[in-house]
Amino acid sequence: MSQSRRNESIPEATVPRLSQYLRKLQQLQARGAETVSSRQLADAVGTNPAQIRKDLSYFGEFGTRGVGYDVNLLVGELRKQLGLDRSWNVIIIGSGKLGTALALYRGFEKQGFNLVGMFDTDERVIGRDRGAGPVLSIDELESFIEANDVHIAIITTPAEAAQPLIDRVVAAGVPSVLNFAPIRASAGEPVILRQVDLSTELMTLSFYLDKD
Amino acid sequence: MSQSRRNESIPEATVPRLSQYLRKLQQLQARGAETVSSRQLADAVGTNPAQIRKDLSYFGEFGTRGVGYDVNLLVGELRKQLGLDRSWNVIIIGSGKLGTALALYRGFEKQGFNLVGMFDTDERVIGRDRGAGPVLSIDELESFIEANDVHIAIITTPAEAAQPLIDRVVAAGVPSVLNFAPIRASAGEPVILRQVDLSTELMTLSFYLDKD
DNA sequence: ACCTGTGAAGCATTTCACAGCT
DNA sequence: AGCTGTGAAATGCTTCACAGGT
Repeated sequence: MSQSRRNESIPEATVPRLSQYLRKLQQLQARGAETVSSRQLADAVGTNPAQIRKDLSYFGEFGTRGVGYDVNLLVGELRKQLGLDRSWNVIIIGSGKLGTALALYRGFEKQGFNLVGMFDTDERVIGRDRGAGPVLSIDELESFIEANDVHIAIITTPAEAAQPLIDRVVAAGVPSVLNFAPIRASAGEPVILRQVDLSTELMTLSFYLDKD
Repeated sequence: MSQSRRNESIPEATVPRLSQYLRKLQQLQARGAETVSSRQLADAVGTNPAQIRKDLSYFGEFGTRGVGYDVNLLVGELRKQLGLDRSWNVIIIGSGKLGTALALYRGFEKQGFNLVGMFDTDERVIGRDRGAGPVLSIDELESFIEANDVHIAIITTPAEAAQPLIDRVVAAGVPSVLNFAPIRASAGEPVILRQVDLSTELMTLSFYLDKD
């Protein structure tokens, strides 16, 4: 839906799995493991070995037959493929509890996501530190984006505010958006948009609960 | 992966879409719309009409040829199919910023998700109100679950704490878990498990950003 | 004229199964 | 003997296209 060029052929379903492989591999790396087989990794992330070999094969041949994969090498390769061998500038729009929770979760700074700014409309929080330096007024959104090469905007506002703000960040040139507001957001074609939706998750659980 | 019986045949991909149809339909309902065609609904949620008709057809025939769907009727039908014609008891484990954000988001109470308790290990927050009445000690987890018929446990703890707590709620009989901790959690077969993962979302964005 | 419901076609993803390397 | 890489088969999902009803 949102790829291009060289990776025309990588299944969309593969991409999120790569990040899970990476997480597990980094754990193995921290424990000093040097080698891992597709079976071991599959058991650890809950899939099957063929899935892993197929996913990796879209990018090249990284394993050694009879042995498995070199953990360090594969970590490096996955980081490169996932675009983690550089840094990305992230802003959070909405400095409520959720925005603050995400800002304080410093786990992703390690992977190269650089939280450069946080925005809100509420006069009372502007200027305060919610985990990303002083919260800025939404009035400064466009000028800040212009000046700071923002790659990712995370939306954590109430539902009503979300779509107009997405339109604004997109118009200002931000190429990707992660939306936590409970709406089905939309954005023009070249923009990469992902949505995280609590009520959809809960309803999906209740659908299956109801069937037992 | 986690269905049974009657619904053996409903694609997993259909279920989250039903919740999006429902949200749009409830908006239409609020605006007084009486009828909607698959094309209108498809445009509104960003899919195509055949998808909607196919999704609905798994549950029955709710439309009128030449006319479309009765909005009220379809809202009722979707709520029933999604298990929203009853209420579900939810607990949140972890009363940090994220847990509190979810507790304060009262949007889902309207849909029948009933937040009955919130748990933490930190002595300093136990007893305080974080949006769901007094925060309880994690020591009371099993007895609370026993006494309160808990259907859904939402995990918002740090990574290290998550898997053992999931094991505990599952052992105590909670049939479904929504995990926000950044781990690939696992749970035995009859349990319904869904995961929301910020770092996977960010990495998926950066994968596609990198290709432009 | 318009719109649903649905077989069948088309497309995407997963899994199998085995040749080939260490 | 063990494990990767990959065509091919199997499965799952989406879209087409049209018969049938209003």
